[in-house]
Amino acid sequence: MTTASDDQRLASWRAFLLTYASVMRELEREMQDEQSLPLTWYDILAHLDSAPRGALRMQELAESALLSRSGLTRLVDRMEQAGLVERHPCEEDRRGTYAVITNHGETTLFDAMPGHINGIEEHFLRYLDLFDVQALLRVLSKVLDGERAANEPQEELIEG
Amino acid sequence: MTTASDDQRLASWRAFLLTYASVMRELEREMQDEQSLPLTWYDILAHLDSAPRGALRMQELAESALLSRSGLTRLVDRMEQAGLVERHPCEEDRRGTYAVITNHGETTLFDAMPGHINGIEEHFLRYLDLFDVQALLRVLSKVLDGERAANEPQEELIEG
DNA sequence: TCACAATAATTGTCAAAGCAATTTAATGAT
DNA sequence: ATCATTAAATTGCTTTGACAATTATTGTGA
Repeated sequence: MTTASDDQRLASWRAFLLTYASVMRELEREMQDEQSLPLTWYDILAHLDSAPRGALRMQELAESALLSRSGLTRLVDRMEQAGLVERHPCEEDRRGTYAVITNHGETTLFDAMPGHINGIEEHFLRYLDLFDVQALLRVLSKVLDGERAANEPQEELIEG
Repeated sequence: MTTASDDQRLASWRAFLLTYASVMRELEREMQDEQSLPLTWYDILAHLDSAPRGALRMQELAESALLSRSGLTRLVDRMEQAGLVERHPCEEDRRGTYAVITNHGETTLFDAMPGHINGIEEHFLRYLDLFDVQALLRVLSKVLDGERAANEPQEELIEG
């Protein structure tokens, strides 16, 4: 009956949820108030911008932005209308489409970046020193790696 | 130009978001598949169940479930239709309404609880040892306390 | 090579949640 | 006492995103 440490374990999950909700609420509120880029849009632009040639397949982009394919289709529709991204047919597989960041998209991203980073700093990082950050990275990486392994049931042995 | 450690700091935020999305997606999927109970419903039931008399004002419930008031109104509509909660007019303030958990709501909660806790174990806690858990608690508490202090600009001196 | 499965993306339809406006009740000011 | 302000909850409307079905293309087995 390790009830005390079990409680601690569940408490850490609860703290995780609370932290997420609390910080996200603030970030979203600020975004709303400052009429800046929706967080999802920022995320898409950031992903595209750091990809080679500023382009990613819809598939890949959906995965990295943690969105369903249909969700991404709609999101890219809106962002395309706003002139932030373009669709580009994929030469080597005519079913495929690239989402590509436009100049306007890059400008928008760079304009939004300081405020965005500032918000994260203000509501999250500001409370953490280097030691905390490293502890957090270490712990969360364990979870992420574990989950990734669990969700990719690949054999890995059949490789070149 | 402490670029390296700045990168680490932002990476820890990114890891935080990724972990949340990844774990929550799994928990929601499982809860839906195994209990056919959305996670938000579970959350509402859990909050009500641990409140005195199984009842909370809509206001309070919205805050603890981190939902907008209108969002909660609709959610409680649905849960009321499913027989999991009831609305109860508030005697001392006739504008107010209590959301109250029903017997069926309690049964549903207790049925879902083991699976839910198991899911948290399976997708999150399982990767962490006691040291990790304590580190996580320590770090997240800093953020939570900091944000709480920032959002409660109370004087605290005018008491008693 | 020709049917047939698998894949990339999109579309139809629906559910969930937010903001702004509304209703009803309580509180405060004059 | 009356009227304006504030508060609790709801409703109208809209946005967002998910799932399932669809379309177009690619790969595969007989």
